[in-house]
Amino acid sequence: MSSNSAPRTGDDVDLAGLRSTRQRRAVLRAVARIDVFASSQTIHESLRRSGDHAGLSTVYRALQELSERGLIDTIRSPDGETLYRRCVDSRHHHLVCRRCGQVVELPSGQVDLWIEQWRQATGYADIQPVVELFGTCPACQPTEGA
Amino acid sequence: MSSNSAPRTGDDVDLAGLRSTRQRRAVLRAVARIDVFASSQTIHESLRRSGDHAGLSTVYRALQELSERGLIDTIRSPDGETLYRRCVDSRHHHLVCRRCGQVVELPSGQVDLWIEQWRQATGYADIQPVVELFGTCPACQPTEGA
DNA sequence: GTAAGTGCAAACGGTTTGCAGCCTC
DNA sequence: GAGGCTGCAAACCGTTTGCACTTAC
Repeated sequence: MSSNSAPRTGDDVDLAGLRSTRQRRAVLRAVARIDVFASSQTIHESLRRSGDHAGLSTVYRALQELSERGLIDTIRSPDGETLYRRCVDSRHHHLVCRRCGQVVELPSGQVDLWIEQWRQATGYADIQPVVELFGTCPACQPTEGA
Repeated sequence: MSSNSAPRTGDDVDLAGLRSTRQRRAVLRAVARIDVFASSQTIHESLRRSGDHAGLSTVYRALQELSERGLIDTIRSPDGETLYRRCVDSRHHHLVCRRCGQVVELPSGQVDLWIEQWRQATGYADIQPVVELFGTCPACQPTEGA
């Protein structure tokens, strides 16, 4: 990893065991370009617009594989869609604007600490940090006057 | 407890404007009976088993309406299903066993405090507490020896 | 050369909806 | 009696899968 890994611009990334195909590279590039959380379909569409067409199922598969390998981030929107975004930092949580998808990263230390407390208090194992907050970012808020 | 409201055993509850139909009463009763988070389909099945049959879409509609009115609680499971449970206390969060659905209520004060901090720090409005933790409860954990 | 990856189309599973008949208020 | 409510079946929508073909290694 420390030898030939270029920065993650989306093209010459180490795919963690996956074959480097045109489609996967394109997906990674698209995700790198969009910097809000986007659905598989949105990403698929973005690919088509940039001329890098890939089949919808391929996009679904690629996004899943890439997120499994930690190359991209995943969350679930309140209405059940899976959203993806370029991975900024491994373990962290998000505050996502429900309208534009804009993201604020929450300091992970605090969340983890907090989950750890509950793990100890309750005996629950393998607690998944489903701590994703959806709100309306300042830019998307209706003006007070209206 | 105050005037004429009986305990929420599921039968003579004020439906907050909704007509009191056999089906809605049955749904409420089922939810009162099950005390873990259950899916609409599970609740529909539970109704059938108790002899209170109601159409699946009616159950979906009833659960939605009841949760909108705050009579029952809702969360989303990690795989996108909507889960319902009798409402214990208005604003609170949960730690749910991914296997048996068993729930630990998280002290809401702490979560709210925490969300409030982020609201102030980020300017995001209307932050929804999607703080639902899914883990494996002690009873469902594989024994260490195995 | 061969196993992994792709793309289409069809299946899937949870949920929603249109509509004719029913029942609560 | 009128409008809300119900139930069926069909539509929906995001996602997954089977399978023949292609491609990276």
